[in-house]
Amino acid sequence: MIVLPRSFYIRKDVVAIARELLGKYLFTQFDGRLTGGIITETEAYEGVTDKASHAYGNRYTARTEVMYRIGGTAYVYLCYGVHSLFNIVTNQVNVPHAILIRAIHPVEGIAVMLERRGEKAVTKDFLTGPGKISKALGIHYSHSGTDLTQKPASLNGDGIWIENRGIDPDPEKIRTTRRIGVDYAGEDALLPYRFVLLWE
DNA sequence: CGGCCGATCCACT
DNA sequence: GTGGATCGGCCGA
Repeated sequence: MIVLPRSFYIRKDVVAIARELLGKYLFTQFDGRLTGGIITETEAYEGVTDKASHAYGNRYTARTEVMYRIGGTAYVYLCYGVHSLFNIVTNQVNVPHAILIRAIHPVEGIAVMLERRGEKAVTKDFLTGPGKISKALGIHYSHSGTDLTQKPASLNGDGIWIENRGIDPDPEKIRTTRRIGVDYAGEDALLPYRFVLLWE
């Protein structure tokens, strides 16, 4: 039950961190409602040199400014005008690395997550997809910039954080592939920066 | 200021 | 398998 500290996020190898996030627990608490699950799919975005990254070529705008902050900050943006996509900033200040969380296995606050999604029951693909995760966890693009190293001090405090609860995935259960939906990135679309933890 | 487009999802065929 | 939804961000004029 250890909240991941700053030291976890400020390391330089964003691809290694993306892989290590598999099996960690992502939690949110909003309006006194705790929700969360086990991270099962991630993608690394390697900053200024990565054509698939919003920060490619040092692009610095009102939206991407958050990517240049200290590791352990949330970067959330609106995709296709509908979906808030949740990312974790890594590395030091001014190195805009980020990791997209693409799937989790539901654990905590399942009734709340079902309500937010407008679903009646949990199916196999309930939280597979970055847009679905944000909707279920109550994450909105206005949460971009949230400090992920601070767990709320009380039961009615708001926050987003990640815990290590001792799961150490079997390497045999991890698949590595190219990233989804980034064909516009040319040869960088082929990089092996997506990690999937086979669950069940 | 106008126009294009997206790190997606879901309904429908 | 496919196409529409939907709107903020980004870029060029």
